[in-house]
Amino acid sequence: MSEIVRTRYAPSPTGDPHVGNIRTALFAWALARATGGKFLLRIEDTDRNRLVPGSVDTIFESLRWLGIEWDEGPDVGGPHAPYVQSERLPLYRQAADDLIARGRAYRCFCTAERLDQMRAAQAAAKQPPGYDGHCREIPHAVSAERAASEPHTIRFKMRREGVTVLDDLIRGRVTFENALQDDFVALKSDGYPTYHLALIVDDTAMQITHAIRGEEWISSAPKHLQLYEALGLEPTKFAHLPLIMGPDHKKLSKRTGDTALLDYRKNGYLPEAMINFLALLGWSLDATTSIVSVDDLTRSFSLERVVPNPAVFDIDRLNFLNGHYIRQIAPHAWVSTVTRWAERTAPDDVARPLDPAMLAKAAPLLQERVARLDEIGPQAAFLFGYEAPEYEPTALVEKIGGPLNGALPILDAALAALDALPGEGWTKDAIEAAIRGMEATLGQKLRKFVSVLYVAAEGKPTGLPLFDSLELLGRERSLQRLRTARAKAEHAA
RNA sequence: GGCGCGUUCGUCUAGUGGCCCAGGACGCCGCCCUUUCAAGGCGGAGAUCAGGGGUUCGAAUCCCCUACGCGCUACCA
Repeated sequence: MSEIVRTRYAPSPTGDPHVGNIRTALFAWALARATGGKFLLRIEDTDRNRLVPGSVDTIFESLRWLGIEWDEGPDVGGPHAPYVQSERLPLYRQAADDLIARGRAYRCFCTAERLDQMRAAQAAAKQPPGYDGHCREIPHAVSAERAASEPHTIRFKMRREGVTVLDDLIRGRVTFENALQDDFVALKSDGYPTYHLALIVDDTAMQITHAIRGEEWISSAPKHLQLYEALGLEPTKFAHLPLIMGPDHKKLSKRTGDTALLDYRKNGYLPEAMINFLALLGWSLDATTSIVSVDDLTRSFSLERVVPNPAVFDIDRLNFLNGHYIRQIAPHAWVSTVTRWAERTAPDDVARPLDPAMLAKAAPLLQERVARLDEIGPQAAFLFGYEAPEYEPTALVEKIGGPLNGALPILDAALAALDALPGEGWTKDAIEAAIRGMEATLGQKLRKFVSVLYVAAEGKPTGLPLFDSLELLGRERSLQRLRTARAKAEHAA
């Protein structure tokens, strides 16, 4: 019989989920979806010192943004509820007691101070760090008695002979020397379990089949394997995903840029792009596909196609994908996206509310020009003021070169040509014809002199197409901006 | 330091003994299109497959060694 795949994402509520964690969630979710299995969400809040209020909501929000939905979890419940570890304490206690009863764990009364001294001594003597087994041989009766009055942890007795073998789904067989292991804390003195114990208890209770996690966990795999064995439980399969690294080839961190997933939403990235990007950080559909939809991922994902080597987070690639998906957005939906983002990201001196008709007309022009949604406001801003955004007079000749007064004949010709257009004839085509007519009067190709008009109209030599822009601006504002440019050129020259 | 993982164009990757003097994508460069910028189309440069030994008729693909990178080494996850 083939088992039903059950995977989980088990974050700690210690802050905003980072892209690395979310990539892990994405893969776990994709595996469940691709195999017709279940994906669950479990909150691992066993470290009371590091709890950050609001984290759980941010975790929900992050997953939802990408469309990663869970079949069981803290909010939706499920057959193995609760899905929050702090609400499952009796289970861990029971497992810890069971371990003691089986002779595989013992109470440890060592204080933090003694542990620090021990480590310092080991470091000084160039010994490998690790618990020295100080409390391992305390007679059970003594231990039980002291437990009533002394704070203590429960340590797991690692087997010290032989090897522990992990058959990793991504890396193959990994062997660990047991002699190098030490007895780790399974239940802390505050009664909360450590990650190690909680993992085994919950993955077993929740019938998880595949533990998918980052490579930073591979070193503690022997602890988990031995814990399963000591408790007489069948271990899950393990898949250790490669790490995601920053441009500096170090594990991605705040230092190297944005890492919180939701920062990408704030910065104008699309969830489709994020998923596509993250999916390809370690996994591939085939030899040539680089555009991967959510459907492709949830239909075709497999751990066999996950590589073991770490991947550098390449923002250029993300930007490319984001631009690609932006261009896929249907016209109507794009208009509302443009409206939302223009309101949010246009410069503060641009009056609100923005003109909806203007936005609707500018939308298609923007669609093929932005890679991120937060570029919409700045790019469209020039459409909403009476005058063009502030610019230095020299910008007028930035592209054509030469002295500032070289802009004068161009502006004069434009003024003459456009002023001749009647208000009702102020259309893109008529504007284009008028400006192209300047080629004859100036004896210059259009491309040689348009940049001056771009600056006059938009405040910079590049931007939305000139003829469309002038039409949108209307006759009055267009002519005014040309006059302003002329004045600037004249006075500064 | 110890242990573990990893190592194919700058980056993400394809590749599981001959189809590879290594394919795709991003980025970069050039051309085309063109009112700027983009988008799009076409083309180009770019990897002696980390290095060295083997195994084999034949290796990016198998084995060993070395180097380098990263991760872990808590009553954190």
